Amino acid sequence: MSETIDNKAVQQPHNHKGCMQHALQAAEQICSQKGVRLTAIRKRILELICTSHKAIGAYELLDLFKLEDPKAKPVTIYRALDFLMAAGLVHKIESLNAFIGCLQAEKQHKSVILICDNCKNAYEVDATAVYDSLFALSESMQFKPQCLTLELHGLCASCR
Amino acid sequence: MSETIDNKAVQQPHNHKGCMQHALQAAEQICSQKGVRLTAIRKRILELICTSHKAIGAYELLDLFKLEDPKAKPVTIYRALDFLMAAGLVHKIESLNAFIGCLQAEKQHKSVILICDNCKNAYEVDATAVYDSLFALSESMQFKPQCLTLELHGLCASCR
DNA sequence: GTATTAATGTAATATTATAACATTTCATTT
DNA sequence: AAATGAAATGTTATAATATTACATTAATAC
Ligand SMILES: [Zn+2]
Ligand SMILES: [Zn+2]
Ligand SMILES: [Zn+2]
Ligand SMILES: [Zn+2]
Repeated sequence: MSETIDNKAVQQPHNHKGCMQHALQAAEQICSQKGVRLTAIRKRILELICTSHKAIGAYELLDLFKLEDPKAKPVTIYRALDFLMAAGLVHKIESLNAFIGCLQAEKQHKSVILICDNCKNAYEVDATAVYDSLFALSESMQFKPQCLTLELHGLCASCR
Repeated sequence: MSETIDNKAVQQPHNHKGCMQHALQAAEQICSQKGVRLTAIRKRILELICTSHKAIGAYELLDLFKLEDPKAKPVTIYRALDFLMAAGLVHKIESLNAFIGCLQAEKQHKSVILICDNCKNAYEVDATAVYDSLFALSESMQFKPQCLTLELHGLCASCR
């Protein structure tokens, strides 16, 4: 398995092939560990998502996928997305109705998604401190936290 | 203007009329301050949203609004929602595609929305510490933050 | 009162997502 | 290897969410 990818490094211009390879290798390993099947369709959808760090919509994915399988339907994409999300390989950005590949699916991670509204890149970065603060708050409210949506829009270092 | 509403108190069983009144009074005041018009439609949509602390979808609102104006169309609702959100009177919960009334629109506030997946109530609670942590993180990434989506699903004190 | 701007009416359509059921593929057991 | 059962995919249809475009009406400014 390739090395862990560094949050900060990946946001600079970088050799993106490494990101793709890392994501796909992690996917194979995770699916095999979990005893679930990374089928050809699922793998291809993951590849398409990981082509860039820009969030991509389900119907954009469908258009791309159709180039290879012209009779593909929306449900094909959504099923693959559901699988990939359940496996932690892909995250949905709720505020965009779009999807990104996870660059650290092999690790437990507590992250925020930083979304640049200019260049449209979306990166997950570690936000352990934020989670700690949030869980302390939950505790004080006697709220039992289960699923967090944490998306910060703004301008990235390159675009600000 | 009525008193400020306390985050914690409102999550207990409470006299909800106070919430409604507070929201509507704040709305009048805020709109008048901003020099924008809280028209009958907009006010009514706000009332419908503030009927409970459960997030409500645009088409649910449309169904309710149609009881009074049977020829109302989706765009009527979305326009009112856009106005109310711009005025800070209503927030969209991205992870639900649904809307809640803001109980503290008159104040600057940095809040997280706690959403109970059982009873469906959604409350904004102050999360200044969370924001501080997040902004420190942004800073360290040279990311210029602009708009945060912060929604925590789980089980509220009553439902856990 | 007329001009200008803001709000609403009306129709159509775009975008995102799921349901229902048939068929095929894969893995397991025999 | 054939039979079985479960998972994945194919296929059709539709549900749910949201926006565009343009006409009309209402409010405000002059
Ligand atoms: Zn990359
Ligand atoms: Zn950028
Ligand atoms: Zn209340
Ligand atoms: Zn609850």
